[in-house]
Amino acid sequence: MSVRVRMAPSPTGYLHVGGVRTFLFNWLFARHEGGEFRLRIENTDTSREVAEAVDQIQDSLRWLGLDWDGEVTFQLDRMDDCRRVADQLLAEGKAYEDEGAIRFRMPDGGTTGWDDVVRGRVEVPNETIEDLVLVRSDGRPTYNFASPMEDVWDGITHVIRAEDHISNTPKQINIIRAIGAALPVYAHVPNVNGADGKKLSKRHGDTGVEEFRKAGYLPDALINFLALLGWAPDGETTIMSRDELVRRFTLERVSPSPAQFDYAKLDWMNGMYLRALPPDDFAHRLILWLGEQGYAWDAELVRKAAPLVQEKIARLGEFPDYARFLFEDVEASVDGGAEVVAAARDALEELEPFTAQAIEAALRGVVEGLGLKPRQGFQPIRVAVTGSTISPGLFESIELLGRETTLRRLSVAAA
RNA sequence: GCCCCCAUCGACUAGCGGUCCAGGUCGCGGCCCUUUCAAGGCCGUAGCGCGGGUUCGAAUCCCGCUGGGGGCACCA
Repeated sequence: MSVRVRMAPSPTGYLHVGGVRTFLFNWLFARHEGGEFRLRIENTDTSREVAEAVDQIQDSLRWLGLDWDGEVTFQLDRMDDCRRVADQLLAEGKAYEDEGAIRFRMPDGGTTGWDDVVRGRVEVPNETIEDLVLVRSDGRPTYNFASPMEDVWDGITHVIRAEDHISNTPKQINIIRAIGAALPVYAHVPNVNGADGKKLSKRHGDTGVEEFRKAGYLPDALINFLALLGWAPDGETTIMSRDELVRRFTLERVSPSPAQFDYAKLDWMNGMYLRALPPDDFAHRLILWLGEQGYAWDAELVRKAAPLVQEKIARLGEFPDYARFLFEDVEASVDGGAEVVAAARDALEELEPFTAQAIEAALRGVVEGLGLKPRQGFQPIRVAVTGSTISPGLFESIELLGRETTLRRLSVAAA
């Protein structure tokens, strides 16, 4: 039998990385099994719906490369079907009216249980489950009714969701049983926590997918990092391509315990991905990213500057601080060493050709001539030319900057 | 309060009774390289929450405790 899973975001806000990790596990499972992966928007709470959220969610998923099969479906479209089922349950005495709403009659004694793929057997005493509202007094079905109904109608074989749904599961199981349908397999994956050990949410700052895109993370790196939150193929492998992830993913190896989101490790991993990019590809992504972020910097110059920073940055968002001096005027800043700066200016004035190699030879001559150590000699020049104590390679930077601008900055600093 | 889930280095994890005086990765510290910052190389730091069992043998199985988390809406 073929596998079919779904991701079911509610359009109440933007997609955040905790949710993405859960969707990723669904996606990896579906692709690994050669099954289907559906996108269903759970919008039964019209009052909390945010207008652009549906588009935003799809944009984020596309950016991440989590492609879904078939058309996007909306829970609200099944309102009438839900009502029909509710009426039937009413007629059968399995539900009852309560102040205009329809409530489901939960079993009295015993327990409701299931074999969770990541947690093993889970049992809940039925007396602790209250009769839940299936249909609100205004006629709209509730999430805990519509969701399992849609799972049944769509032929969902595996419900893979985060652990905060564990307490909903026995309710949904009883509803599915009441209509005589087959139960899906359940897998409750662990939550993703913030640094405070609490479930990741808006309160933890920039956890929306769009924020990661803005910061300059690569989708593949984010996916690789997220896959390792609660899952590992073995104890050794950390960097894995999408294909490898798909090939090796199994639900059985998903851990039941929550994982903490660690930006330091993400940054390291993103740096690995950035450095592994072919230089042209790296430059291309940099140009696209700068465009998205509203920088009007010359693409050709960015292309030339890209190799100078490729192994220095962990996020594309670090590029502007490294390379701003190539595109904008810098604050005239002096870090002592007026003498070496002046000598550097003189040495570069007539230098031919004006290439990194020649520049390096010339400046090394200047520094040695003054009896300075490389570190002492080059730093004032760096500060004069780039406006910062941290920069890409000095000689390549000067070549890119060009003679005219370089001489002007050196003159200002030497004055 | 009630129900449920979880528990290996600071973090992510490997480990499914002996091959573990616990391995990998990030972080952190040191050294090397070096024009800054990175990158890279080498070395190091640090952990099985506690108490009972079971067993010849327990990080691994069972029970309790403690600690953490999630859920208890006409929200999803």
